[in-house]
Amino acid sequence: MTDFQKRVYAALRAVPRGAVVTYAGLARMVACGSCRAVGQALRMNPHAPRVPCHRVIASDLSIGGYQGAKDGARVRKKLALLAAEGVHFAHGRLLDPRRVLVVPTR
DNA sequence: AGACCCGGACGCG
DNA sequence: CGCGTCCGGGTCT
Repeated sequence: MTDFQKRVYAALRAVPRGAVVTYAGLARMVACGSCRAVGQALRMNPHAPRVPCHRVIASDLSIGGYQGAKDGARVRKKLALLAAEGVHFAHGRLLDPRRVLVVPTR
């Protein structure tokens, strides 16, 4: 468990149910210049439900990846979890951009 | 040191 | 709008 991951998970815990954040947003929260690094940190997903890594989507409102996959059953599961929270997707895109937690640029 | 990784910005068609 | 391309930071080998 690296310090970087701790920061990412901590930031992610601040995301309320029914809302989502972008990788870029999380990257800003943890003061990381690379959103990709964030995704890589989430990839392992240590403590499953506590840290809702499924509330993290891409900046273009696409679903992004899940457990190392950009599509397939994993991603469908992610969509299902989000749907259960009231966050719905269509055509691989988030329907309500308002549900995205906006992170102010530092 | 090199390769890999759940993205992002930018340019082009 | 949908590619294709380069870029970046962090971690693993």
